[in-house]
Amino acid sequence: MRRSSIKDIARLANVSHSTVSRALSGSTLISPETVQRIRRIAEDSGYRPSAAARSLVTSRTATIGVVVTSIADPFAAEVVLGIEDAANDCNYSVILANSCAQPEREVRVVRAFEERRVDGIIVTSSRVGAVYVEMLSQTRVPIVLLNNQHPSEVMHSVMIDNLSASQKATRHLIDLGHRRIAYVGDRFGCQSDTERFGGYRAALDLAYLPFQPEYVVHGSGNPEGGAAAAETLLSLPSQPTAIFCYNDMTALGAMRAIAARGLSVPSDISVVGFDDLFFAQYSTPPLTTVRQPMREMGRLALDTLMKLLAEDGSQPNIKVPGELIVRHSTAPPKENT
Amino acid sequence: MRRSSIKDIARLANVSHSTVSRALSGSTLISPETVQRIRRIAEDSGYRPSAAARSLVTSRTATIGVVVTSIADPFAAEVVLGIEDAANDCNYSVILANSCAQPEREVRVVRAFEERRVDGIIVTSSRVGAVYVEMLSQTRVPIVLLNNQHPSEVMHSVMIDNLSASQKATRHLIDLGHRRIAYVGDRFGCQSDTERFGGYRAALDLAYLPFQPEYVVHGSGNPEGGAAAAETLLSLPSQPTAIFCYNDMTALGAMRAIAARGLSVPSDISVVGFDDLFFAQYSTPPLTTVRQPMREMGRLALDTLMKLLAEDGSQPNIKVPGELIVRHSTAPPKENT
DNA sequence: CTGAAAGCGCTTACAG
DNA sequence: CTGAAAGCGCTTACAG
Repeated sequence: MRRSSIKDIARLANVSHSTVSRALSGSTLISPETVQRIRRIAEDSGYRPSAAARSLVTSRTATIGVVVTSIADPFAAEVVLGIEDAANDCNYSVILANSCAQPEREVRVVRAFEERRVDGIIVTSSRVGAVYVEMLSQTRVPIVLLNNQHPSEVMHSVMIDNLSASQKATRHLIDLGHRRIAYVGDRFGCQSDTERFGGYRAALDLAYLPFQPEYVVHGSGNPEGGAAAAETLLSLPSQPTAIFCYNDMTALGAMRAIAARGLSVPSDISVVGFDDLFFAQYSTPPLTTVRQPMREMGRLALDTLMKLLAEDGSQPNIKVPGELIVRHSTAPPKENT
Repeated sequence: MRRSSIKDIARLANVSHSTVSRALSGSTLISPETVQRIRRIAEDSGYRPSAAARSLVTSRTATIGVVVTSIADPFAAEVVLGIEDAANDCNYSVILANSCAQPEREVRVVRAFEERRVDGIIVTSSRVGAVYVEMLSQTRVPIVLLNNQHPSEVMHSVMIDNLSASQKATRHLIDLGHRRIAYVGDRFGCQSDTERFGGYRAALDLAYLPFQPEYVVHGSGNPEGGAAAAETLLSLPSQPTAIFCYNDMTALGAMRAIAARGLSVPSDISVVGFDDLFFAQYSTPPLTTVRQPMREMGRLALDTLMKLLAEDGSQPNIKVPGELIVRHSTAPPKENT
């Protein structure tokens, strides 16, 4: 059974298909009664305009492409929820693609986006670099990068304010009385790691605390990396009394490693994360962390895209503040340390 | 700058656009040399066929619509990853929509899917009922339900085998020596809850253990509900020594409530979850649970859809077995209880 | 206010 | 093997 087209409605209403088109799109040219009548008929026959046919002539698809490394990453999922939510408000649809950090797959994604003529693209926390962004930009559609690791001057972006958020988190530990504070970063070379490290250092400097290179270890953004990094720190002759982690996943691994050593968080060692993923409040102990407003950032990315599509001169780079959430993984250091 | 069309390529290659179309689609009618030449030109000029134009004539879009309640739900995210992964293999794109369990939004989603002429639809763990499924079925495209709460006879589905998985989980507790085993369900009226409860009862019956209604409490699928339910159970004159929970979220809340009472898991009370979400291995203690192969189920749902599209008579209802993952939240009951 | 016509970018019988 | 023609379902100047 074929879906009914504008012509079927035209026949039913005894008008031309042009009139139907106008009536349905709310043109003021058509007499109100005719509009009413046509709308009724269209409604009754369950008519749905073909997006494909429309976009063929308007050359807009009301579709945006969203690339994430993996939607199973809770950060990405929250962001995508925000994006889709906002897109829904503007009657846009989102085509979701996982790059899985595989170059071949990324190429296919771009191709698919091009063939589907998406009106814009949002890339979330891509770890792949300038090459990919370059490739995306060849689609000639507006692109918004969200927490991208390789910001490009030409691209628009929404990013968490890593520096000030990390500084706040480190400052929290300093205020509690910690002096030996470690930083467990992500893999080398990713910008947000550099920035978060920068905030950590800035807080240390402002408190006139010495920077000790042995207190800076690199993880890999996941619990395993965090655990390994924490073990390195715990083997130090002079253990840190607090660890600021690149993200919650890292912190989770660090807490596990600490517990495995028979030490306790926060009485022996304080731990701070970054992101405020869902499980942060359910870890043992509940994790003190920096909250990224993930959904709002997703919304913001979509709004930026919409402004770009409306040729509205929009701010090219938006920085979003993080919020320190103090839970129970941080406490003053022990007296005798 | 307009994207180049098939006509542009035709001009460049000195052939008709029909020939370009055939060459690009791999028609055997065209001479190999011509195909080569045209492909080269198309490649060089970065030509991308318009999916919209193509689907207008073929009346297929190579697009599937996926509805989830919320992509921020880790279960849905894993499933969607599996779906998109499999879709990518067949050159299909997925349009993602969050229903947010809001009826108005669901209506809009169906509408969007209809206008975009998706070739098929996958609905994941919808809590909304028969009405919605009915509405979806009016799109006249194949639909696959994944862990849907209101299975419809006419629909195809992939579901976890709730009954046998729950029976296995309960049996595990019985084998450990537990006799007073509670079940914390989801809200009333959802099918998977009924089935999981069924598995629990079946295991009890098989072991000749008495069924005690006061040991069955309802949560709401999230930690808050699990915590409240656990508190109810802990206030019972004769506390259960083990709790089987509808899902991991519920178990998380239950464990928190148990800890809040100063009791310990598993030495005082054993807890079992369902799903094996990421955090299950990172809870304290790591959670014994039933693993649902979420990604594989997503893949399976897409494969089922593809078979349906190929008019291949496919099995209408697929049941996937769950796997019991024993971690550290279960142990034999205390001697003296 | 309404209609006839052209055209968006493809695919695919129909001829040759 | 290749081309001219029709048509998919819309929108939108152009006439009236």
